[in-house]
Amino acid sequence: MSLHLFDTATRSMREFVPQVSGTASIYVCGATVQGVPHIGHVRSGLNFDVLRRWLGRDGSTVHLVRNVTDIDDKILTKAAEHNAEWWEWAYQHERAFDDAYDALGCLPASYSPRATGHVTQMVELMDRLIEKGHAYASGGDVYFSVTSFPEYGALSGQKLDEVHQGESAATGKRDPRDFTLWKAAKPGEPSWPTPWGPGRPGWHLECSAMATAYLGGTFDVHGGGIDLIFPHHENEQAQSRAAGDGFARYWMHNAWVTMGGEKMAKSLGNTVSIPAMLEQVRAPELRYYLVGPHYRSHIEYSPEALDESVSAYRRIESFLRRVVERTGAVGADGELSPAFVASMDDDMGTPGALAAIHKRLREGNTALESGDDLGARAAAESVRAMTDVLGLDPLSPRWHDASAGGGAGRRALGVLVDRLLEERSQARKDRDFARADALRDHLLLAGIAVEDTPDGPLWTLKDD
RNA sequence: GGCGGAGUGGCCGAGUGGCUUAGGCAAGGGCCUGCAAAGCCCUGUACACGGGUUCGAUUCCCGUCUCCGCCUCCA
Repeated sequence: MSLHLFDTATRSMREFVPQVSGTASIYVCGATVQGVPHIGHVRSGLNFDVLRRWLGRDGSTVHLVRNVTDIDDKILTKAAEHNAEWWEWAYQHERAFDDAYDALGCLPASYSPRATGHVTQMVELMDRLIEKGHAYASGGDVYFSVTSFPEYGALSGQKLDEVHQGESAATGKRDPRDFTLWKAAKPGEPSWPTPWGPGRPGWHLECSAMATAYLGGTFDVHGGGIDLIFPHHENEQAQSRAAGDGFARYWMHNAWVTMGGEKMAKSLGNTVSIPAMLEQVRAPELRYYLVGPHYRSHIEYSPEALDESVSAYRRIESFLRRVVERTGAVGADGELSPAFVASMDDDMGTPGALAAIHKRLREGNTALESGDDLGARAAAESVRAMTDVLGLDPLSPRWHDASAGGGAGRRALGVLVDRLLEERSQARKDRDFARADALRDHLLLAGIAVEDTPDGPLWTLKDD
């Protein structure tokens, strides 16, 4: 089976056939950089990172554009509250998002365009819409005329009669359901010049302008959180299609991370920031937690569930470590289990993919147990290859070096620890177990865990 | 009011009209081990409720209850 994706627009599973063979173009709605990223924000980034890795596995070129909304009401409000310039506030949080994505192993986007850098494209789009009678200027604002576009509501399944487009400062609308493309400048607010007067972008216009600027009038996948379906994506699609662009061919939406049964939101105060999380668990462990459940399933955050992911990830990690210890370095180009491929092709079924990984891992452990080094290596290579698709390969330099504490320090520590382990081995040989255990306890006190394996003692730094 | 999602074994979390006991975590038993850890093997509890369709439904349909999301900013 080839890759099938659940397309929000048709509410059905559709075979993914890119517009241009060998190339996939993806536009993901990124952050409005008004605050610190929490695990909900990052889940979206991770889900599409996995999609991107999966699409790229066969050598396809993947263009992934993830925008940054760096101007909006909240940014202005919060910057003012904190006595910061709006651009300063936005950029500060843009960096926080970048750091969070990076920390969790998201490949960098092909490009991260900022809304403020694309006013020219927005003006062009508005021009086209006005020309075609789908938009009108009114007192410096520009609105999209919803009734001029019969398809409106198709993406989200909304009936036009039932829609309330309750934007506040919308005095010049001809129809209350029309939405704002461009906001006239208010005194003291940043603005950009347009034929209709100075102002700033409405929320939806930027994405249409930037998506088509980089990916073309028609591109493959448009993604984002489930909350964006309406009105944001509905409006994007309306303005782009009304202007004559094909726009997104597939729509994908990821579900929430909830906490205490409610969606994580700053206004509810139930957020967990990424930096805070990374003090609890290591980055790949958090990634395992967020990537494990299917992207369209809600995740109800709980520390217990996170702990389970930690254990599960460490099981993979320790398997690979044992194989390397026993047989030397292991490559990451092993085979993907058929079950793994089938799961991934079935709308990115990461749960099934993880099941396949664990199955292969068990085979590897059994091989290890029975002294079948070749079998163990093959399994390990396979496990590396599959976990890599999910961005979770424990032996990738990305995760591996991070916990090692640097080359020189690691080496120095190694020499010292090895010395103690030799002493312990001697003590064990002499059946002086009291001394052997004392040495092990001593190391543990220093945060170094020792395990005995058939190949000798193995030590690890414990992070917690 | 309109639209949409969800209720699975101790927990997380998949899935299917009649062997998948998915997988993980936790628990119990066994093997291994000086001990510990890890690993391997085995074991248990399940599909919100009430109807219906069917030879048979956790999986299809109807209804009920509960929870959640969107319709206002939102990943």
